[in-house]
Amino acid sequence: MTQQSTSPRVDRYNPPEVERLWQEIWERNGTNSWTNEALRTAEKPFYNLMMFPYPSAEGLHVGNIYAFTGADIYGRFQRLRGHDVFEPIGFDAFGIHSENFALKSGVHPTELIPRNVERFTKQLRRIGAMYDWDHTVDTTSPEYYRWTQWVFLQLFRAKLAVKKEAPVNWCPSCNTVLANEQVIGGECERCDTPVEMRNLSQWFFRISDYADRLLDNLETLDWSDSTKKAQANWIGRSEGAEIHFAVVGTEQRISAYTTRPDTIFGATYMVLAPEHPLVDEITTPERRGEVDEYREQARAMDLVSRQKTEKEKTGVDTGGRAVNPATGQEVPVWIADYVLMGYGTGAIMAVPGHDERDFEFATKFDLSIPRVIAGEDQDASTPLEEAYSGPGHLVNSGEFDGLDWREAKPRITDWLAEKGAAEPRTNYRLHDWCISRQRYWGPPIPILYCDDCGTVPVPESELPVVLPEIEDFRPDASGISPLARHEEWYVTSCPECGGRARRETDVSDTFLDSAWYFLRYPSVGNDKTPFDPEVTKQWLPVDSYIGGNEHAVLHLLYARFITMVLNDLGHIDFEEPFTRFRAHGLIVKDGAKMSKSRGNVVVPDEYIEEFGADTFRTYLMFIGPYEEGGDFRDAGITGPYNFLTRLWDTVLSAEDSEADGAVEQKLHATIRKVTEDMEALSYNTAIAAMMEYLNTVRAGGRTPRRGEVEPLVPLVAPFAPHLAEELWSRLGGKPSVFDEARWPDFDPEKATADEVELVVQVNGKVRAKLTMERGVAKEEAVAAALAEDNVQRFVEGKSVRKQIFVPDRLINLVVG
RNA sequence: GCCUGGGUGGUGGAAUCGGUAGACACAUCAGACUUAAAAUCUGAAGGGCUUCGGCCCGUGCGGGUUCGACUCCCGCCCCAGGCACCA
Repeated sequence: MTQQSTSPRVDRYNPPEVERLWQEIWERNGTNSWTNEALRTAEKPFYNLMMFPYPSAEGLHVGNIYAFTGADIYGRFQRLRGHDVFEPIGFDAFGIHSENFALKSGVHPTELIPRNVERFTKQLRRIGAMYDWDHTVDTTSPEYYRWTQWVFLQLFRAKLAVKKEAPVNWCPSCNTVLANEQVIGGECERCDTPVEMRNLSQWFFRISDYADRLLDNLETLDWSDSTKKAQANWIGRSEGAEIHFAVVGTEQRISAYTTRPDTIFGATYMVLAPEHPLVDEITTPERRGEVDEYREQARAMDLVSRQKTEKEKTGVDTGGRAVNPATGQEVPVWIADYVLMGYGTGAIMAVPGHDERDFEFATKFDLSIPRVIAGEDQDASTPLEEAYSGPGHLVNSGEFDGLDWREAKPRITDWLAEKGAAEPRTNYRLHDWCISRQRYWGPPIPILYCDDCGTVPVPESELPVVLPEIEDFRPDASGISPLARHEEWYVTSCPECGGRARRETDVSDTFLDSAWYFLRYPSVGNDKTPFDPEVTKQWLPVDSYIGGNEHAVLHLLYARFITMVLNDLGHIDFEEPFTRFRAHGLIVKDGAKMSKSRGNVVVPDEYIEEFGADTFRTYLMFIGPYEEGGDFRDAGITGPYNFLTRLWDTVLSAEDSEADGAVEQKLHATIRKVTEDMEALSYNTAIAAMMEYLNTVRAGGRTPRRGEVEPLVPLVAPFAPHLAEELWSRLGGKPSVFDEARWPDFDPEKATADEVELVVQVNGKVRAKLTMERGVAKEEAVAAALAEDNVQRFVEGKSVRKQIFVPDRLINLVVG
């Protein structure tokens, strides 16, 4: 069991030895592992989750360790407070990241990933996190992605997974689809070939159907404000109207979405996206050549450079004309690439007087720019030097003149609606989630195409659709998806008619793997179902989730979406997966983000080797506020190292007696401070408070007493778990400290000192400090203040006009 | 351009329901121990002035509110991250 060390002489703190010993004991005793049975019956479950890592070939970097340590500390804190804490970890190993690395290094991902996972596991054990290694997940294992495919099928059945055409970045040299991040300055990052836009038929999840719920639920979540705001912006709900313009000479009409129906009288032209389906029909013969040429140019441009704001506006007149339903006037219809097919209706009513982009366009092409809104000190004829988008009242707007713009929005929408020319509409910036990847390293999408039956889902009983191990996984000139080159894999029979069928050869997005992994952890090992209903009910939703803010939008939004869908389909009984989320900060080096190209990457292993995991953990948390991150400096690590060493010496050399009165007061104040700070993730100040207390205990070389130092063991345990175990054991405790010790309580009476230092100010400047009894009355305090020589100097010969008294804090005498 | 954070000693950072600015730590300096050094322990320290009692200045810049502002309000500058022609 534990080692017995009752030797009177205190041995030196030896982190590697202590840490090795306790990691062995934890492992042997299953200190941090749950059996499936125990998971079912836990009394005070607390699900402590951290974002699982992508197991890179470089191993854990300081950023990972920082994130995991902060989360682990919180879990250990909750455990000491009496919760049954489940803290799992896993590996997010599919995706373009792994695949690109494999392509570069020439090692197959099926070989690379297990190797990386092994290295990560070793490092994660070394830092002393209390992971339940019996409940771990690897997204690339068939036992896991079988259920990822199952999730896809649930969405497919609910008609929330649909196949449709969408534009993608296409490199004509690599013959592959590129993510937006892989397009650098309009060129392929790998071969520098100019990237084109292509339309491909792909699978989408209809997340936009959930936009309102995803937005409205945010209010109920205990999440960092910045994260909630980022999600709200991403969803981008906007209220407005869809207004219909009749096309002259046809039965067609063009619908445009606008948030400014109040400016309809100023809509002097329309603009369609180059891809808009009506372009062909409305283009007049004499404009045809120019229009076609422009559309060709727009198509050749990649998605990224197409959406550059600073680019000068371009466009051509189609020759077509439409009727402004408010004014009855004919307006020209143009096409321009500043209008995007992907938002609204792909067509806009241009109001150059009150929209910056339209103003720029109208100026360049000499279109008329009337004013229809007048702000303060403006009227109907005030010239427009630039687009005016501020508040005001309507002008040049017929019967609506003089109306406030806010009131005008619904009024004009109603008025147009009566004429059948408009309806109110809400729009979202959020797009449907494209989950198809024309790549190799991901779970195959479990769909078959049968010549007779059409699109057929793979029966759940036949899952997983195993990703075949192929050597030529590199996307090359032969086709779209690497799997599409393997007939022996994709040719199969239809489960419905038995006829010949072809498998879907695209794989799914990595974000799908991570959109449900937290549901799997407690049910790992169950091969009947993705998540056991009973266990899931016991542990979910997640009590605390900690991760990087770079996932504030995509991962967290997708996870919420999938959870909502599974809730709607009756698989789970909650619709929000993470009750509390906190984003941790970023560790930088020399003021810059760590990166290989900068050469400022800190390799944690050496520090852990030299100082131990406990010191490294404590140091990382001491750098700065956990939610803000900080600057890694080698020199700073000796602070926490000295602290832990002193703590070791102090605890082990304490004399066996109760706490001294004055020290006891400080002890209770420290417990209070540390407890509050832990809950708020203010780890840096919690550590500082413990350091300060230790300094008090040792002040002037006094001999510490057992009652003074014993409570420090559980307090420091979340940061330095190995050291705490060893001290706890040497003080006679049974292992583990995390099960046998309790987080100490503080007595509010004892936590406050009997004497207070009262600051005396004269006209707001500090002139003296008085030590007085707590709760001293104003009169007595003022009298004492006036008796001070240095106060007298500034009061003498003047009259005291006002006495400000803040009990137990300060006196301010206003003289003049 | 928009949205988040943030700007405090030589350095990382404390203190924001307005009430002693600089806790804690690093680096620095001095002392103790040592033949010496390292380690350890003790102490000093925002800047300037000082008759050694203290005084003045000081939280990115400029205004304001207040008895009192790092904290609140208005207007700027700078840094980091995210979004970006979303009509």
